[in-house]
Amino acid sequence: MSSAHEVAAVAQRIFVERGFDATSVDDVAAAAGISRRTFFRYFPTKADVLFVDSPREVERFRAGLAAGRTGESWRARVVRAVVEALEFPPEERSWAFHRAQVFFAVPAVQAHAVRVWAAWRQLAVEHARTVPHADPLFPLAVGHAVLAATLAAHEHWTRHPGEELGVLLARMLDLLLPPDGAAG
Amino acid sequence: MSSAHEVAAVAQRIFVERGFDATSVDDVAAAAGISRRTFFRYFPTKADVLFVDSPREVERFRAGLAAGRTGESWRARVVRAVVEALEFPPEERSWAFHRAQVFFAVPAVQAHAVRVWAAWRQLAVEHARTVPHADPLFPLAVGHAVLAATLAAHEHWTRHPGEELGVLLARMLDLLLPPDGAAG
DNA sequence: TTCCGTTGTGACACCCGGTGCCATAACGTG
DNA sequence: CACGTTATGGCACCGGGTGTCACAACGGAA
Repeated sequence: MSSAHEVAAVAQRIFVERGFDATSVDDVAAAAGISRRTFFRYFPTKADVLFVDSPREVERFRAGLAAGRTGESWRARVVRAVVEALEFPPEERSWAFHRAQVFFAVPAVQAHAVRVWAAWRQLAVEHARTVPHADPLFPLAVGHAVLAATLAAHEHWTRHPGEELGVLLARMLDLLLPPDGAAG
Repeated sequence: MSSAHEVAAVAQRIFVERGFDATSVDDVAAAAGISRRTFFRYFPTKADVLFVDSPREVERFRAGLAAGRTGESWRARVVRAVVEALEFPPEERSWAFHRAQVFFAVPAVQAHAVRVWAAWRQLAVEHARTVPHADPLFPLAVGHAVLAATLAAHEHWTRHPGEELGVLLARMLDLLLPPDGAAG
């Protein structure tokens, strides 16, 4: 009764009930039946509880970028990779949604998300380097566009839970990814 | 000898010398000749020292957006407002550059910047709402594009100090701001 | 001058997130 | 059973941040 995921599940429930800031690590540890010290062995910081699945998502994003389809434009590939990486099975959707809610309700968590998602940016930058473009700033712009679109889509999602996250991600990326620029 | 700007100047010097994390608030307070408690009356958090001028920059951004020129496209207006807001007189350039360096060297500071720049995003979103566009996600996308471009330009700037921040901002915004979409 | 209210400052205690260190319990292996 | 490894817990500590109180500095009014 003490895998990282189980502790995270307990923690997230309390966060939603009582609020992130109003919940101390001791509270979570007590509720999960572990000691405070053990909590910090599972998660480097309190906010990291909300990002248990982050490594898996990053890996899916990386795999999605690598899995090219013939005739697929770089934009289409990035969009597909992001959407696939953030697709959740139905039973995880409410978890993902609660996580997004806490994101935008608690500035500290939102700030932490940026750190966690730096890996996304890096992968996107490396991918964009393979695309010929007139402006040398292009790869960095793609990296930040991926991050911004992910954040923006989640932000909109928290305010319109009925809409599909995947659709929102695709539309945001379509708005934010730089245009092609063989000559710029 | 204890205005907020004077304390900030002392703090920034120590941060650059010794590093942000390796410098405690007590160190800064002692160096500035004030007590720890007084420091926290000047600045809500340690990281806020780096953002003394933030309110002024936000105000300049707001004013820049409001000051429309006849025949100016919304994109041109946003670009001009951002560039003007982040233009520094020569004697402040090195301060701005050091601040940018600390940004990207210290995750905690980078995280804090996101919080501070939420005001920018909000202003940009409101401005974008006045622009007709087929996709209702457009205003939010503009807001995040402004933020992403600012971050990206600063990131590139820290690695290429010789280039002009204003030029980098304009180019990044050109890459990241969504295209027009009267029909989308 | 004295009295008084306001404001800025400092000192102290406290909470909480995070870490290093050490003791010990749990476990598989010989 | 004895052993080494690993997971866990307890403890002390650091640093950021806050609430509370005491006191000094200052200016105005009598």
